[in-house]
Amino acid sequence: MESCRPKLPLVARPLIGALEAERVSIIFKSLAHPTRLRLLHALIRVDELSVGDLADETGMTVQAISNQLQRLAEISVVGKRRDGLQALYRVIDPCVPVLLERGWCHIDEFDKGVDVEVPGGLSMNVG
Amino acid sequence: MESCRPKLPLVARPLIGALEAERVSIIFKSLAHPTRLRLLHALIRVDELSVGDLADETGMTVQAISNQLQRLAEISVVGKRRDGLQALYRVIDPCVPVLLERGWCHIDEFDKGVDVEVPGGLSMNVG
DNA sequence: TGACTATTACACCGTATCGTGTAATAGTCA
DNA sequence: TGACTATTACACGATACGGTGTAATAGTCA
Repeated sequence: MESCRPKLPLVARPLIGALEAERVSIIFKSLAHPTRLRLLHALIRVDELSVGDLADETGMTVQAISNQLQRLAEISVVGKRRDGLQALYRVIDPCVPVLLERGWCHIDEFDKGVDVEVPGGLSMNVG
Repeated sequence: MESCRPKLPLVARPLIGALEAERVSIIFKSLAHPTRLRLLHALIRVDELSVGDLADETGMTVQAISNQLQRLAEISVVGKRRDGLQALYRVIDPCVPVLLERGWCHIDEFDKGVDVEVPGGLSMNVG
């Protein structure tokens, strides 16, 4: 269940090939949209939710939710289970919470302030 | 410069708002394309490269590279520096290497076959 | 069984993205 | 200065994505 630990540091790996990059990009695509981020966070927070629940939480239509969940299920980011009338979804990809947490902290850092544009050289964040 | 450490666990945070999600999604978008992944990995590996170098390494046209670098620079993922004829780029966002490493391990896991989940009958990968 | 609810399938359209090609710009060196 | 190289600006066309609406499906309960 846990896992999602780096195997080799990036610098030790040969340049990522086109095919590998294609595959890695898939997991990032799943996180590259606000709606999906919100769905995933909601699912991570409470572990399991129905399409209707998610629609309520996010204020979107069930079709939109269902569409996105379907995309996420296709790539095995979320899993589905039926309980009576409802279809319950949950996050099954252990990397996703880790990535979301890291990605989120990115804007936390940014909000903490600072962000200096260096005139002559690199633009950079100074913490 | 380092940082990129989670501040609060995801479950402890209130559901991410639309605006926050929009902002978080930006960093993931930068990683959600094979070309950009390859550029970023190349830059992380050797620290600093020109547009031409990157074109050589990836086998793409300089225009395509330049376009992508521009996108990455707009959101401060990469920084730019001139050295004579060349424009040298490097990754300046400390979260990006972390995220790439984590995302990459995702397919490593998958390749290893593993990934068993869930008593309740969720969909699962079995290698 | 039949009314009802929750979810999904599917087509549609507006929009964003990506790579390319052409032209322009910035910088180097003789 | 002028030939040359590296990079960028910009517009174009193809493609993929996202949300909506309508219709269909799966399941529940009286």
